[in-house]
Amino acid sequence: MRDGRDLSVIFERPTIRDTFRISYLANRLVLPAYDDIKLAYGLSRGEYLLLFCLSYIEELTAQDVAEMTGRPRNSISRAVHRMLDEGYLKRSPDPTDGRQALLRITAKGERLHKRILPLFEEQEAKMLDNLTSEERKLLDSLLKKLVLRD
Amino acid sequence: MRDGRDLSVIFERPTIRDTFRISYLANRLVLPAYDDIKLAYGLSRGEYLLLFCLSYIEELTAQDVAEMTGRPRNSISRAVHRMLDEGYLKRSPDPTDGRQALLRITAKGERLHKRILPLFEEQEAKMLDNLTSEERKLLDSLLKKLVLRD
DNA sequence: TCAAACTTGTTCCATATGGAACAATATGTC
DNA sequence: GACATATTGTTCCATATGGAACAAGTTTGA
Repeated sequence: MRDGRDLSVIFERPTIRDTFRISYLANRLVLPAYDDIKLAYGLSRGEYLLLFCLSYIEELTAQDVAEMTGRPRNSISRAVHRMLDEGYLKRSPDPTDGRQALLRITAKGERLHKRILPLFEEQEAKMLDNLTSEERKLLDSLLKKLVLRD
Repeated sequence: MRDGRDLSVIFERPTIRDTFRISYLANRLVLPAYDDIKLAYGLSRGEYLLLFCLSYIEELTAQDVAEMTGRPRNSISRAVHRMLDEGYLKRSPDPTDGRQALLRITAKGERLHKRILPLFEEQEAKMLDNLTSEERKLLDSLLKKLVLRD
């Protein structure tokens, strides 16, 4: 920053403050964590998101993951192939619908996820570290309302 | 979504919920707005961010904008050139530091920004529309704490 | 005062990205 | 049952993206 000027006034803009702040948080805090895991484990964002989703929900289609994460289907498709090749996921045809396939995480995938998760946990802790536990609960419930809105 | 399964349970994951939710909001709500303005006005994300920052703070360097928005310097540099060519910005050398240049928005840039802003305002209103005004104030103050944390 | 270290803005480049079109399958409608 | 419509996963491709190296200028500190 030049001189002593305080650039953070941008966060006080009268309109679309929240949009800007959310975007900033994603750019400044969340996305760099993906860079770290790419460096350390070679996983792209989509690839990590697959692990993330399938480590919590046993069985999903590629389309499910696309919806859950807000990413385009072709990015997920690419990621699925990569993860299948690496043995982090397995895939079986859906007997009830020939178009789609059911994805599951493998034991190897679980292990990878267990190694990566702490990195994000640390990152999130850092992000939240100037909120009280009361404020964290509030933030959590407000964000939940936002993501569930549709 | 397949059958009647509720994919939104992913938002209830025990850890890094907030990281995931913020990321989701950016992917699902904020970034698509950039697609709209690219379609309608031909501006990329970086280009719009320049308008956004300079419509609120009169004079900034490219580096300032990079810091304010969390985007890399080369993206901003590209955007500056484009916006100069189009006449949305003007640039003057900083007399006190030969490395940097001072950016300002032109009247043409202002007009463009005035046309684009409502699009984001509408988007933000939609995002927040299931929060009470009390909740919006809370969210606003919590996000502010997060973005100011460093 | 001068070299080392740093900062700004830029270019280059390899890779990520996501829209569009597509084939295969499923659903809906008549 | 058959034709139109929709959905899933995929490939293709043009563009966006951001790291790294760089030149020009500035600061530091011995």
